[in-house]
Amino acid sequence: MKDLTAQQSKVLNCIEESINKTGFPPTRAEICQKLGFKSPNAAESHLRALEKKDIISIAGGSSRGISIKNKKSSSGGSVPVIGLVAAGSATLASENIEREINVDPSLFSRNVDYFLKVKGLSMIEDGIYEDDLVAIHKTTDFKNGDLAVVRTEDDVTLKYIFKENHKLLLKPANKDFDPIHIDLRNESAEVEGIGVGLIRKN
Amino acid sequence: MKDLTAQQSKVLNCIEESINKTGFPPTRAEICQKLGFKSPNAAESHLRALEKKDIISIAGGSSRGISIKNKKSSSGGSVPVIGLVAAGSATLASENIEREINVDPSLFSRNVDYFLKVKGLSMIEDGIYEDDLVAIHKTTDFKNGDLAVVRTEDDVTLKYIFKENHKLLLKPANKDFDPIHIDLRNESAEVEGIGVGLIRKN
DNA sequence: TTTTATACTGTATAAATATATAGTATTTTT
DNA sequence: AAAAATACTATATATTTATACAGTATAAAA
Repeated sequence: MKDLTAQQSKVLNCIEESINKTGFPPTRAEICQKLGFKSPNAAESHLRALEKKDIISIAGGSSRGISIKNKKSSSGGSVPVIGLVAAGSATLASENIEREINVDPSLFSRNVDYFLKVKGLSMIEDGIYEDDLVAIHKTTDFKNGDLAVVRTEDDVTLKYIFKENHKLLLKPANKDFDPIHIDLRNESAEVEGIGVGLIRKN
Repeated sequence: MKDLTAQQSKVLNCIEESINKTGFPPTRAEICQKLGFKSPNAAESHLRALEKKDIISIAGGSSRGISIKNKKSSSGGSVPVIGLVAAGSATLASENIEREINVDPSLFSRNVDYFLKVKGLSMIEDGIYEDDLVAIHKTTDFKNGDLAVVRTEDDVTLKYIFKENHKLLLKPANKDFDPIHIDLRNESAEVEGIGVGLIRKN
């Protein structure tokens, strides 16, 4: 993006201030008054410059027709989205991060460390669909029945977890899928985190 | 707060939509055009009524000088959560706001104006559960099959919407629930927004 | 060096817009 | 039963506002 000149920044500021304070954008005359210009064309040409730089858009033939483009809401924490994770790789390794989304990590009951993008339909009967983002709180603790991210020897999977002595049961929510039984004496499996919420984009 | 009349709600909606879509409030003429009035005074008097009820404020002697009152300043993506809405009350009226959550409004495909807290099980077969927060983009536009927030004469409901001429079909995603058929010649119904995403807290 | 962008003043005007006034009719409140 | 609020149409107009045109001057880019 091209840089703005000092004056253009002032004008942009003036627009933002107006929207913030009054709820609507300023007129050319108001910009002039605020910035001490004596000709409406001073404001006009700055607006056209800002438009050319794609900072604002100007609706032709309508009063106060200024809107600020691609204003990013600078909110709190950004949380990574993790897609498919290959066995043996660290879940939160940078190459697994699809992107970051701007969500308050305390939005859910427990702090969210990352979102796991769901693959497959194994949890569909409990309203977890493909491409849903499941909010994961990193922990190795869990209660029976928790929705857990489990790293097995050859996979990372999201299932309901039940543990009894040396037996681990990973239970899907889809009758077409079989539960996974793991005998911890023969195989290893680690809980990476538990699901504390979900975000779906339509 | 006094309740708004159906027409006043429509006008308020129209203002919100304009700000949402264009970035600035509508003129009297634009309100008339959108709502089918033939006299600018129709819009004017509704605006004055809304002003009297302290819903909006009108800046005298300036174009598009409408601003919606007690609206949280767009500080870093805080989005209101709306619970049950009584018929006849404005959805985004402050008494309907359960709380605000800190989410980037642009997290979803379209801008999110509020989250609707789901009551009941009518959409459960499509993975929308009770107490889920459905992200709503305020608009009156929709396509057949959209998940829509619809204000009927005595209810506000979240269903799949289908329109054919004067017939409106509101279709749940639960075989225990019956679809709602509305004949727009006899009954009124307005689309308040469409669902663009979902947040679930476990 | 010529063009282009920046940064304005000053004047003018068509079009957009708010807003008042005069009506009519219905519903709601007092 | 009267007053007030709602819900408009219709017309008019002063004012606001965008926007074009004519200049002047300086700095940056081609």
